[in-house]
Amino acid sequence: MAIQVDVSIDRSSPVPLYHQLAEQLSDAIASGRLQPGDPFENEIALAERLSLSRPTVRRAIQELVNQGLLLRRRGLGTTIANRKVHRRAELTSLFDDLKRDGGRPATTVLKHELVQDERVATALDLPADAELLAIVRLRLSDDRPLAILHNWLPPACNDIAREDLEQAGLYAVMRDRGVRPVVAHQTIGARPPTAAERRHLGLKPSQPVLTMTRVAFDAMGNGVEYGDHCYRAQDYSIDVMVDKR
Amino acid sequence: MAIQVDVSIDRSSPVPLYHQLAEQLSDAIASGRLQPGDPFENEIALAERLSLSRPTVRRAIQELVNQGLLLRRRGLGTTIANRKVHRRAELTSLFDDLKRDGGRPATTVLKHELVQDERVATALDLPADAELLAIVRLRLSDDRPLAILHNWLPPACNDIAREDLEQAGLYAVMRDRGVRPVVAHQTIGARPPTAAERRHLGLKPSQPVLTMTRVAFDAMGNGVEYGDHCYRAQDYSIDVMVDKR
DNA sequence: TACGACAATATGTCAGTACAAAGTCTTGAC
DNA sequence: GTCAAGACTTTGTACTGACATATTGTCGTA
Repeated sequence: MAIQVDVSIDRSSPVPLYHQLAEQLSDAIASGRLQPGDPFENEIALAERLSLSRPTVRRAIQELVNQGLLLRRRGLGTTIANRKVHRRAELTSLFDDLKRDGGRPATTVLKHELVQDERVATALDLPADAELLAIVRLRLSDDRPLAILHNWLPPACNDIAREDLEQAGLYAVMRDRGVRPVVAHQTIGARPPTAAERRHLGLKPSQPVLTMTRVAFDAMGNGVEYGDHCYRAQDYSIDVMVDKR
Repeated sequence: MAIQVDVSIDRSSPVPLYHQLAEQLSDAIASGRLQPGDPFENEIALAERLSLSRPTVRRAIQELVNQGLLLRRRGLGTTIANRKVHRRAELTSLFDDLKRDGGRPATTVLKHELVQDERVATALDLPADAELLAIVRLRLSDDRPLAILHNWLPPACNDIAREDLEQAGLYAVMRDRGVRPVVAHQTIGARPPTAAERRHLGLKPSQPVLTMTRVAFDAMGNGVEYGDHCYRAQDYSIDVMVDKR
């Protein structure tokens, strides 16, 4: 039997009806009120029950299908997807990750200056002589060094202060200024540490570093960050979710 | 002035109209007939010109927006997005990657047997006593060893032959059997090589391996592959594209 | 000249309807 | 009893129409 979810639609709210519906259904799944494999009330019935048109309900459901929360099969109905395939919106910073996992992240700014760098500017789609803010940070977790983070930021972020970066992750600082990265290309590799890296991270020559270079863009396609990071491989790994939807 | 793209719609075709339109527009962008920054014919005009309804055109455009090809702003119009933010559908195998880059990939199957493994079965959401096909392959590129690939496959793939795996990538073999992974969780790290890895990959103890473990699922949420790979870090890196859309 | 009001333009949201297609289940003929 | 045809359910595609809202540009007035 199909499960009826409690949904309340506020037609006077400025948030679109389909989005209200999608949010509440999404919550119902996240909270476990709807379990993977459960059959879902069909579009027509749901539309009827909530006094919404079918296209509106469809759009809400489609949003959840795109997120991997629901599975629709024609003639069969809609079911809750396996939790393992739920897509989570990625693009967090190391700082956020550590805090989420209960670590105590801290940052030391090693360098903070304006430079010109043709390679970086090209990657970010900026003029070659653009003034970039180059910063190098040492990231610690529970007082132990974990990573060295090189970053270059476009002119719009040139006035980010040293102190800001000691308090929060780069992405949080950028977000506060209205800069919102939405896509990033990352290249991940590994190599033996350089002498400087060995010193900062407390590594022996045989202990490798995990490296990641990243170019991030906002919704308009403007480059917003170039990063060149290296991590103590024995303490850190990178999770990514890849999908074809 | 808005650019008019040549589009031909075949109403007798079984492929949906919105998809025909999306494909042709996508081609126009990929081929460079539409350049980043170019203004795009507005929905109403496009619908009029092609004798399609506005919702149909909207749906096609939405598809491209989701892929990051187009950028819509209310009151302003639609423009072609910066090429850097175009999303490419990932989920390829190492074999495919090497071939695309012009390398000559080859495979030696080191192990090929049925096993039970609770850890893997759990990750794939299968019963703990499921019979899994465990394979270990040595992947070479231009006759040089590049990676050691451990994989476990669910019962549906138990009959994949040793010979199949010598000829093509695992994903290609699975695709031929109708198994289509659509999402994967990957964890990427690095460590010094084990003795066996040093031997197979021709590494010195100071030369690290890049490691990746992957759990892949099909559209229905069934686990289809568990992988535990390690690569010569000096010859290989992993590219991923991450986004928030 | 400066500034506000308004028009023009484009996308965003929502309703209602019709028919197509895929998958399941029942029914009926043999 | 078996199996195939057809009914039924549910999602997929497509159209029409209407109004809302964000942005830019223009016109007219103070």
